[in-house]
This record gives sequence, structure tokens and C-alpha cells, in this order.
Amino acid sequence: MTKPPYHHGDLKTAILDAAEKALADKSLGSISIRELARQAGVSSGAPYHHFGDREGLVTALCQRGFHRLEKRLEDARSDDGLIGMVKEYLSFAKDHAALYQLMFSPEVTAGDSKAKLHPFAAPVFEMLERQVGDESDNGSPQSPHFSAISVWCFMHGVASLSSGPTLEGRLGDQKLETFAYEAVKMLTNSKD
Amino acid sequence: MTKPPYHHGDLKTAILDAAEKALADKSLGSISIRELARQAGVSSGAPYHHFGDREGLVTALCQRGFHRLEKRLEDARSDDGLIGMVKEYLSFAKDHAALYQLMFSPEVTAGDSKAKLHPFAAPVFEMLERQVGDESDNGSPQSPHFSAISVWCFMHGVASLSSGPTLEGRLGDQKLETFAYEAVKMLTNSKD
DNA sequence: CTCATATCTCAACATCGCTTAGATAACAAC
DNA sequence: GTTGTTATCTAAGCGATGTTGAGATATGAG
Repeated sequence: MTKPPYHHGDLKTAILDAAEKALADKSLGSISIRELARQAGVSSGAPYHHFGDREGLVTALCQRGFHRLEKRLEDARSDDGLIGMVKEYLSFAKDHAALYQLMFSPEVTAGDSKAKLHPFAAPVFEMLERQVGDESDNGSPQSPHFSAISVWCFMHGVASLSSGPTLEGRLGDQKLETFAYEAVKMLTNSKD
Repeated sequence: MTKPPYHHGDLKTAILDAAEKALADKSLGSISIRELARQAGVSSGAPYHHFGDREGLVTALCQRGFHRLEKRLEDARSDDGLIGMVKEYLSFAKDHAALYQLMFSPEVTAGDSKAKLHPFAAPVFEMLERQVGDESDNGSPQSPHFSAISVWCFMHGVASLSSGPTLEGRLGDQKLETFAYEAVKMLTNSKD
């Protein structure tokens, strides 16, 4: 992984890193395989052997994203439970805004990418489901399963809309985190 | 509007219609201005006079989308109140899946488009806010303003995730509408 | 050392967004 | 109706892109 096995070294992760950095600056449309190859000091056709396709590159990018999200949520969960997960989820979406958006964009929702991404998204949901079950009140009108779905939908909505033309500025002084956790409490009927 | 005033007739809406139709089939990336011009029987450079830019085309598409969403929600609101709005919102997102995703995609969230879209998105939020206020219980821990934000975030999450790799198949037999309304009730502390 | 295999270069093709210069049609004024 | 102004469109071209295929080059196994 750290040793250079071939001509370039580890082109695959080099391209992924460059793509992620480019994603942080601009949007997805501005990412061109040729430009990434240029930044990696490699010819225009080189990346195609590793990703086959532009869709393959995007898919790989999203797979890494889901994997990181899972890791971060895992840590937050063991430290601060559901509230920590909510905070960390929103933090992830904010830190890697463009990557996060990409992970849920139609470019990935449609086509073959969906199937390739599901194995990476599933653990996140299951972890969320588990924690919601642990913390939810038995008197909740919804099962932990559906509560978890509700929570994810809500969190994704917050992460997606907060910077867009719909909600921008409407939150006022209210901090995003506390607003979100208040709503999550209502969705889960949690003990506290 | 129906009479052909110039060479083509009404190229602007012709291009928009073609774009929307193409959007229904494939995704956004597959839409090329040249292709749209081809379908309208017009040269490649013609659309640029009407939209100036690819971003301009996308913005116009989204403006139409928000306008239609507003109209549909308006009708649903006067007929069936908040529950009707929730159903109609999800119905709109399902009927025009690609357009809906586009309306909230980073391609539109970032850049100049956001400002041009805000005037079209604002009425939708305000209508939602009004209805939530009318139906919410006074004992709700959140104001109608924040409840409306919560509801929109949640609805957007449901609309976005239901077809993606994250929630696909997890709803089981539960119908999307009833699931959504159950959660919205919890978010708004509505009277029934 | 030999050779299969993985990796990369190079050149090319079709397409794309966009720009510019010039043609064409609608409309207003006289 | 003639003229001029303006909106609309065509034609041609520039730079850049995604993708492909043939061939070069290095790696690791036998």
C-alpha cells in the first residue's frame, strides 16, 4: 500500500485522492479524468485501467465515502450514542460536502452503481438501527427499524437542504446540531 | 405563447420540454445542449441565446420545477391539509424523480443558481410553514417555523433516499406515504 | 533468463460547451 | 411599402472531454 509496486506507485488511490481534493474545491462536473491524470503526472488513458469508466471512478469514490462515514459513526456511537451519531453525521456531511452530495446524487442512485454501493451503505443503516433500538422508548409508535429510517431520512434532509436555496438563512441563530437533535428526539421517542 | 412568433416558434419552452423529457429517461449528465437542439430541429448554437449557459438551462428547468411543485402543493393543501401536502410532495418527487433530484443537486446548490432559485423555493416553504402552524399543537416543543423546517428536511430525505442504495427495500410492505405521515405527525405534534 | 501479465504511453475519434461572424425573419416607424 | 432595428437562428471553429485500441515498458513468476 505504501510501497510503489509499479510505474507510478499506487495510481488508484492517487487518482481517488486527487478526485476528492478536486471535489472539495469545485463540484463534480469540474472533475475530469484527464485533469486527474495530469495532476498524478500520468497520461490521460492511464486511469481507465483502474476504474474502467467515469462511473467506476465515481463509484469507487462513493465507496470510500461510505466506508469513512461508517468509521466515524462507529466511533461517535461508542462515545456519545445516538446524539453523537447525529452530530457526527452532520459533521461528515459538512466537512465533505461535495463528496457527501455525490454519495446520494442521482449519478449514483441510478444505474449499476447502486448495487455496488449498497454493501457499503448497509452497515451504516444497521448501526443506526441498532442504536435507535437501544435508546428508543418502548412506547414509541414506530418500531426501531422504521425509526431508524426516519432518522436517516431526516438527517439526510438536513445535510442536503441546509446549504441550498430552500433553507438557507431560515435557521437563524438556532444551531444546526441542536435543532437536528431536537427533531430526532421527537422521531425516536428517546428516553432523554 | 401558443403562436409561433419567430423562426422556430417557442424555442425556449421547446428546449425546456425536451430537457425535461430527456431528464425523465436518463440522468442529467446525459443531457447535452447539442442533443436538445437536435431534437428541436435547430442548430447547436441556438439555445445559447435563450439560456446563455448550461447553468442557465438547468436553472430555468429548476425554476419551472419549483413553480409546479408550489401549484401542486397549493391544491393539495386546500383539499387535504398537511397530510395532503406530504403525499403530494412525495408524489411529485416520484413522478419527476430526475427533475426533483436536479432541483436539490449541488449543481444548483452552488454558484449563482442558488440566488435565482430562492425566490421560487421560498413560497413553498412559507406555505408549508403556514399549514404546519395551523395544524400543530400549542404544546409542541418546537415552533411552527422549526417544525416546518423539520418536515421539509424529512420529506426531502424520504424522497431522496427511498430509491437509492441506502433505503431501497428496507421499507418492506410499509407504504411510503403512511410511513411518512406517521413521522410527520411525530415531528409536528399535530392534533390528529 | 524467459515470459506472461500488469501498467502505462500515444494517437485518434466522436462529442461536448461555448464563441464569433454573418444570415434571416419579425416588428415598428415613417 | 420601404427602411431600419432588433430578435432569432445558422455555420464554422476552438479547446477540452470520455473512451478506445495498439503498442511500449516494467514487474514478478517459472
